[in-house]
Amino acid sequence: MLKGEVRSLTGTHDVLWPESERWERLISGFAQHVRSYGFRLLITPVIEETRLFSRGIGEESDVVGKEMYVFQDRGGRSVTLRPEGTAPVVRSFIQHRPPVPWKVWYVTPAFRYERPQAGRYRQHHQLGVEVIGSSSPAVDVEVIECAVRFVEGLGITGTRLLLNSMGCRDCRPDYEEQLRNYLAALPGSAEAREEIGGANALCEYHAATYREAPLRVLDCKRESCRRSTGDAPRLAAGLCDACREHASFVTAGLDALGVNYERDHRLVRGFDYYTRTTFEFVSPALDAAQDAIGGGGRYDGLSEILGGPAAPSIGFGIGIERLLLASDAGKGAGEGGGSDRIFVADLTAGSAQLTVASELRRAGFSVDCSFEERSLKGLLRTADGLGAAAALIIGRRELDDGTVTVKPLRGQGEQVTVPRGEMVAAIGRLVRAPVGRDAGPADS
RNA sequence: GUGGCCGUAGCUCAGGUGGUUAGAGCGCGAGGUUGUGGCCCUCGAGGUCAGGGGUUCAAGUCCCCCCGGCCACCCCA
Repeated sequence: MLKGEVRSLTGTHDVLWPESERWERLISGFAQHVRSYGFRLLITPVIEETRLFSRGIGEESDVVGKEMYVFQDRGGRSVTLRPEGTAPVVRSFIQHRPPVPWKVWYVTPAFRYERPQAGRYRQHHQLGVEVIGSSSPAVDVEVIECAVRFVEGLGITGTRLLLNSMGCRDCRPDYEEQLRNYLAALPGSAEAREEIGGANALCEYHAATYREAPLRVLDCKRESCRRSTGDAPRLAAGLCDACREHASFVTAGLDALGVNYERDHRLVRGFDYYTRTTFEFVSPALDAAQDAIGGGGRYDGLSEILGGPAAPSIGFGIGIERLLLASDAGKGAGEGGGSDRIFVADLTAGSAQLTVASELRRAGFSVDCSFEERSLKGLLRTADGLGAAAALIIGRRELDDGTVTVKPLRGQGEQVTVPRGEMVAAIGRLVRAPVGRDAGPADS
């Protein structure tokens, strides 16, 4: 590295080809997939007022408490780079009041100030969908199925769907109180832990925080907390009738669609806004520490928390980096080269190549020019390295005769020199028929 | 934020206990063909050994700091 060389910040990365080609395929595949579920693309700013997240995600959450990229802009406002995708969508909904149910999808970077490691970055990227303005459990089923089918389609094996219900504003406080009391009464927790210690103690962190966030204890991976909550009252048992009905509609719906899931009574997601249905995808392909490739859930109260109208909603987000880490999707990227790629070898590095390239591009080919004056040998080497299907040679002779020489680089075929006017046809005979402008993916 | 491991050409890496001009493979460029790729051969460019400070006659090699990467904790995507 050169002295004083500028480089990307810790935990942020450039994605170069061929890796970027995997991203391209993943994102366009997602766009196509969610389109079949009726979602429309929503683009929102990556930067928002800090209170959008502090209020929405919850002041006590780890994300808000210690992981947000918060700073003051020149006008003295506190602004934050989005740590997740949902809150901005709800903000947008409140601001524009589109008709409900509002079904949107997004692809966005997300920022969290953490110590990076594989599958965990300060800037990562998420694909997601949200359905704003419906409390129907049928929406839950549709959203979950949408996520499941997408992940399945990538051929990732062994991925599990974990499912739980977090209750609602009516029943969850009661349950939390129950759990808090249970934890307080444990021989090893809080007050008593010094005298007794060991056996049933909560881990140090949760012993200190369980009063504020009792649910998080369920999610703790430490043996001590695991043991201590083994017989604790379960969320499912504390649900009110409405939540219970909602949950059973969801599971019945998933059953009917043949979607496999596992109930996980410990699944408690990191944002405070979740209600009722929550779910997460975990993959064994990612090593234990960061095994979640995506997740989501219902957030029926978020709109109101943010000062908007009642708008019960649900959505999910999937981490692109983790998805790519867990899958072989697109692994072969970059191997094939371009079957419609043409390299224009202009021995004079002149402007003739530009007019030729322009014509070929209009005919649908993918074209590279040779900008430096080099030997034909060197140019052909470059053409070969790019995986070009053919090279178009323009030297002194061609320039004088008004011709071009077409040299196939792959497969059979003879090199021919033809008048400029027959260039496209000549290439068309040697190389795969070009995809014309109007023959691309339909946009209907 | 805490702890552990690591950092040599664009990439992957060699460089026992400190000792002269720091190496290889791949990639890149030129040549072997007067205008013809892939395979092969030859030659070449490219490194203040991440950066800074210290110990020493002498540091890629030892010590400290710093930056970055990986791993664990925490938490999540």
